[in-house]
Amino acid sequence: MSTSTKPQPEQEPGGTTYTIGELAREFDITTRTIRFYEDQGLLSPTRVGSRRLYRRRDRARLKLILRGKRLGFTLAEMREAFDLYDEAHGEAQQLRYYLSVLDEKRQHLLQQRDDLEATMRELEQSYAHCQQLLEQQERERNGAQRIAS
Amino acid sequence: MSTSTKPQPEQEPGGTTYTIGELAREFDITTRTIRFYEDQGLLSPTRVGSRRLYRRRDRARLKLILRGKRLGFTLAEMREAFDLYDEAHGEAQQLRYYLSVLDEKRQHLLQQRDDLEATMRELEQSYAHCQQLLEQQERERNGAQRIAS
DNA sequence: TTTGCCGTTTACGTCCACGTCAACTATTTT
DNA sequence: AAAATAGTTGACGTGGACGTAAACGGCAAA
Repeated sequence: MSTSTKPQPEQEPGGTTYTIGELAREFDITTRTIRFYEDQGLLSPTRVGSRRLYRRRDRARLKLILRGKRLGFTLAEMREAFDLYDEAHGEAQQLRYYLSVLDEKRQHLLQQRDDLEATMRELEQSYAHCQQLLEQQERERNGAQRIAS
Repeated sequence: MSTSTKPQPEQEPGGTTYTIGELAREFDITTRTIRFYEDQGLLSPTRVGSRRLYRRRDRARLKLILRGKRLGFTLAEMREAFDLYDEAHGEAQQLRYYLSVLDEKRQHLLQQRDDLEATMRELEQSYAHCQQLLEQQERERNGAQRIAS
């Protein structure tokens, strides 16, 4: 039967593309995770037959998603942000709203930066204190050794 | 019956203390949340009868917990960190392990700082671009007005 | 005394972010 | 032809971080 489906021949009409497995390996996540992100409306790869095909844009979004996760954003939050970004290329109303949302995010990030710096300071303190204790112990051991000899 | 339970009279034997409700209000969380943290081994307030009594130390820990949460640490992680901190006042073995853990955390925070700065930069870019679009629209509106008049 | 108000434990429910099969298809390798 | 490899869609399970009653105790003001 002369099936008209020609899955392979098209040699990437424009730019680099990726399979789901490639992306999974590159970012050290499972394919399940990537499909889940699509389910939640965060990714929308094109299809070649039934297979998903990811372009540079999709890969960039995935990067953003993972970074967002490391910063504690929820998938829903990021979905909103992406949707806004995509639809904010016109009416002033939309643009103004988008600006306000960006400002919120900025506040969030500023708070987080403070948290991060405070935590970093305390961590360094603990570190230094811990080292002091160790050095003191070493000195005590040395002292004991000198006495014993 | 002369019950020997004297819940109130002891006027705070040392330093400030807090009830669970006070802390909940102060940090804008529910009492359920605070009890949950205790369940997970993150807090261990003393008791007056059956009531929980929180001291400055407990309050400080709660602050740490909430900050940790904002930075994406899990409760289990923080529990471990606290346990380590509490028990790392002796053997060199423990101290060395503690140092290594602190180093891990530091790596985490550094990664997060990079993520944060990158996100902040992109956010500012979006912000600026968005403002440009708005200003351009204003100019267009003004132009149209001048023509119409 | 009764009515709030704050506190307690126990237990089940929920939302999020996936993990884990299962059953199937399509291609490539042996 | 058989096996290995990569992909697909369900559907159910899970762990973390609480929410949400339910049922009770203790105390202070009305």
